[in-house]
Amino acid sequence: MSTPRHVYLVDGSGFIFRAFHGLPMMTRADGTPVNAVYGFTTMMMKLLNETDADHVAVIFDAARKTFRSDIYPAYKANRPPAPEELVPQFPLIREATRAFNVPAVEQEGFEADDLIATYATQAVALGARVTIVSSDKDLMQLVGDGVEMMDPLKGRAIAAEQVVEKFGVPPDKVVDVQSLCGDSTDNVPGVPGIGIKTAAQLITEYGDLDTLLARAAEIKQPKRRETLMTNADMARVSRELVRLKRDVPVVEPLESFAKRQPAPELLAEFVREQGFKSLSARLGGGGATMPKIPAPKSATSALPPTAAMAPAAAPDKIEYELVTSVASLDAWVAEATRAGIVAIDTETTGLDALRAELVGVSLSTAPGRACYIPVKHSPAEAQGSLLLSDPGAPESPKILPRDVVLEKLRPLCADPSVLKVGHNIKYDLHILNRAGLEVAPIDDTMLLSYVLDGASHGHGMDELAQRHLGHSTIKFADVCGSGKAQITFDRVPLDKALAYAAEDADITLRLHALLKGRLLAEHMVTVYETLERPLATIVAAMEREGIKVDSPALLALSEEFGARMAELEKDIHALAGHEFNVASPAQLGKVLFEEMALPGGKKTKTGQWATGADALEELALQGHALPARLLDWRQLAKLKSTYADALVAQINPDTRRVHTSYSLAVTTTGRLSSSDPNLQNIPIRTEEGRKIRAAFVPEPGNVLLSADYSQIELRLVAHVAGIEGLKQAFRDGADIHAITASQVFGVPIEGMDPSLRRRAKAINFGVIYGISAFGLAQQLGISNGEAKTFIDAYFARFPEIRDYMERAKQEARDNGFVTTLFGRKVYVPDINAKGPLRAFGERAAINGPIQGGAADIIKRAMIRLPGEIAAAGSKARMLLQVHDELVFEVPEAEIADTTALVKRVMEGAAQLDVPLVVEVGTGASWDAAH
DNA sequence: GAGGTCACG
DNA sequence: GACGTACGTGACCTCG
Repeated sequence: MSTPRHVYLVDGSGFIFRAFHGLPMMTRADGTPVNAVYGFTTMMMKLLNETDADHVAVIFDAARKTFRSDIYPAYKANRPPAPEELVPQFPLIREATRAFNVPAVEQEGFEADDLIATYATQAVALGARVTIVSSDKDLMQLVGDGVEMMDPLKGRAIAAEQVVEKFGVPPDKVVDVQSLCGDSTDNVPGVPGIGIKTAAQLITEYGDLDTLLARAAEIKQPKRRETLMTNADMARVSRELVRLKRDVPVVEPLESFAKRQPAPELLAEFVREQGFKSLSARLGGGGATMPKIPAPKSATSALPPTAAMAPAAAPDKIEYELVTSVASLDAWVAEATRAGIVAIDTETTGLDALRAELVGVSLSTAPGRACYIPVKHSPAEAQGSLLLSDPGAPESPKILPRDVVLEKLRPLCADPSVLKVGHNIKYDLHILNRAGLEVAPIDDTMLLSYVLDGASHGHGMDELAQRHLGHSTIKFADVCGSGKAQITFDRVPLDKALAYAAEDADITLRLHALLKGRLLAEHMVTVYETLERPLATIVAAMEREGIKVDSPALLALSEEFGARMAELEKDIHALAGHEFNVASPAQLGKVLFEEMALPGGKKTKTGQWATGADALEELALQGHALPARLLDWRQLAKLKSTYADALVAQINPDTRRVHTSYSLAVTTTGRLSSSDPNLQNIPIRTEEGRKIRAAFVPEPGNVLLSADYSQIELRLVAHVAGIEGLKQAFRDGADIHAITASQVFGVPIEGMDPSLRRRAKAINFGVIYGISAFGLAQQLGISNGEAKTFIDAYFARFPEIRDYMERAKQEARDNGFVTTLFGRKVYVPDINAKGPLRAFGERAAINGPIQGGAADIIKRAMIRLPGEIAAAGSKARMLLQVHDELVFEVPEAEIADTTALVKRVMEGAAQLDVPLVVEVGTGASWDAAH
């Protein structure tokens, strides 16, 4: 009998209920419902196939009556009886468990949760890891300390982080929170009026339930104080109900869960009896002829594979070294050079890569082997913690001087034969570049993950470590705290800093091995190598350039807008007959639709009065003064706070310019996004707004040059969908919307009614978005029927578009994603949903290759441009990207050459059946360059 | 922290 | 016949 190293405890009862409600109904030939049995069987097959567990058991509830009913008779008393179709499935699932040759465990008087808690506690005491296969929130109190949960239907790990997401507190405080907020499904009373949010806040503040109840009198909010004081006993009873029993006198010993040999005949027979044909084929058939197994749940089938249920083998040992001597640093550099690959991560004083200071660098050269090289830790803490942790240690280490470390790292970072792997390496590039180091070549695990799995999940390192390695990383908040009490990394004691920073490099290297390996198999090499990887360096350079804003002009605008807002506010209050907060949609709705009783008020989906621009415009059109004033006020408020004020505040004091941050791995379609500040939504559509844009200016002696793709998305539609009529129109180089109008409505272009062109333009946009009669009607202010007539006319004239839309939807349904011309995957998670979500999915599937293809094309141009500019001996610099536009700062003497160069490179970024056309303008401001 | 609103492509 | 819709983002404000 071996000691357990990894124990899987499957919450059988919990799984039954979730599978029953989550899976479509299916019945055996004899009419017995078996949907939960089917879900359970496929889950177990997958689990046993993929897990490295050496002990496995499925735990069930035995009976309804448990010790909890004695404490509180109402416990679980309002549970409805199990649905009729579920009842016969209970014994079948126990039978299935035996067919897998896995112990099915239950014990009279105890809930499955208590048995799980007990076995988990025993296993941890023996030094084993435990994975609880369940998504039941009542089990979350067990997470941590070697215990993890796994949501079997979503294939997602539930670690401390997910528990915090759910309860707002770490696992060890979950019981306290549940005691306060109660649970209506189980009839756990809790304290009335306190939900999870409040409970988490109280527990976080007071530490635990007992302290909170003891000090309840101190609570400021009078109502909350009173309920807590009167219901203290209810909270204590609730605690007894929710706290799991970890010392059940179990009958089945943990050792008996040791994984047994599978019994294929047994399983095959069971599966055949239930009529699971696909599973029978899978068990009987060879690999090549094996039919596709339908996944139990459509929503998850669209998601990419995950290793979460089968954590990759962790390294045998973890060796993290704190580097404080030149000799040791030399050894690490030599080791990395020999290895030809090194994961690198920088720790800094902040999130803003252009202001944060370098605190330390971590390197990893092999799984489990990493170091941390501090260069700026405040001496007091640095010594204190080491002395505390080991009073007998020799002299506290002296940190190597920053310059020494940088000089030692310089050749490694620049060595063309050593691959530097980072996670979101753009950040580290900024830090190291600012320290004077060049870094090449690079790989980025965040971008690898994005290319492989799209936006189907996040790409943060913590999430990837959990998902792919089954590893819970040390969280930044664990070492630095959070909120007001957060400290900067240079104040973290060195031992903690080592554990955190070295782990990051270690995980990065391990993720790299895993993800890079998937690239080829999943046909994503080209997208990664030709688009995303080279872009990281390019975008870093753009961010670092920043752009100059005319702050006196913005300050003046802020004043002007503020003054006009004050005037408008006075008018609005007078019109309303009293003062109110004009920025509050709730108060405004009341004024308009209740006090003034204006007609046509609609509610939003949450029951508030809708006061959006379209609603106010409608009212203004009827001659009401207040809505008209309010529209003006809103426009000014937006311009003032989001642009005039925020931009000035974002000026970097060192460079006197604003530096946006582009995210390379967030959008579903492959576009970039921009934040802090967002420079991709600077106003342009109104005259007032353009005053903001006019405050983006070049340095003296330069101009701003703006180059934008003309109609790139519609050109992609023409190309991708193979629409001959549209292609020809583009080749002819004429006004595309006018031509569309002419062809759809059958009128000559000469002397065309402008409203026809406007309608054609809206239809063209609609096509890009996955047209619907409703959407088009909304956009044009016409009836659904009329819109449908237009669409039919369009389809009749350009029939290929219909085929394209069907193809896109089918591709999405089959694969869970659509692809762009350049092979990027755009995931469409809701495409197989049942309700209205599917319609969204379908439109997203249609739009994906278009928006994503355009994103690919401009990325190709961006990657080529800086090199071409440099090769031309030009001093022009690429500053901004706004989806179909690039903005450059160009010396006046180079305007003509740069215009030609940019146009040539952008137009040549892809070869389509239609020409790509780029329009270039220059001027003394971004506004003037258009 | 969610919802409403609005800036952009 | 009803439902509830244009695709993709990020920032600011209010309010419970």
